[in-house]
Amino acid sequence: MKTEEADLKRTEIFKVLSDHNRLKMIRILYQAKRELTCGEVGEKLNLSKSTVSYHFKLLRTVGLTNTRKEAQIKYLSLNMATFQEYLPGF
Amino acid sequence: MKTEEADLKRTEIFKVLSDHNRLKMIRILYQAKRELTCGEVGEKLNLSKSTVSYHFKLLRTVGLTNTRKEAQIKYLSLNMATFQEYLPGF
DNA sequence: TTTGTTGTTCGATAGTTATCGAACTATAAT
DNA sequence: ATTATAGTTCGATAACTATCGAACAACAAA
Repeated sequence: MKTEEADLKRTEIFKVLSDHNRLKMIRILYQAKRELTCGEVGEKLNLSKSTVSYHFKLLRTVGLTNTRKEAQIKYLSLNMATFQEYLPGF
Repeated sequence: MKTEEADLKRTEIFKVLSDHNRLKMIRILYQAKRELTCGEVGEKLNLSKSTVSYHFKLLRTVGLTNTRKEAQIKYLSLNMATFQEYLPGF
């Protein structure tokens, strides 16, 4: 990947991480050490479910999280590969 | 530093790096391997000097750059310590 | 089939950010 | 003293973002 292309991706990732609530989500997922549902995360953050959904969509879009769907429930986890590639040591 | 406190600082740094022109500035300073003036950087980015000044103020505020003033000229360089602390491997 | 649960999408809105040119400060040069 | 250079600050503005509730979709349970 060329530098400029990689920088665009980096910019996107930084933008996604530049929101305090999204960084909290990352932290919550990291500390949970297991998959969590959107609802579980939303509760801890005191945000409406639509807002939580909005944030998780952004996280998913840049590849920071994985989603696994089981019935109507979505289980979230961190995508460590992206962290290691763009944010080693984070 | 407590986790939450560090996260606030991280959020600030990510916000500052989440702008494409600011990331370019970082890249330009890194590749120059020497101090540059605001004017030199501004030329390469095709931005007005007020806009460049605005961006550099943000970079300086979060500690990503150093400034050295000589007469009316300001010389800019990266603050590697901040990069190593918050963005190791970047 | 109706009801409840989990999450998404939409429209509105308040707040934030990037950008510019104009006016300004500080310093150097003529 | 006037002029030129380097950068900052201010006011305006267009674009973007986070947030919410309402309406919706998918599935499970009763």
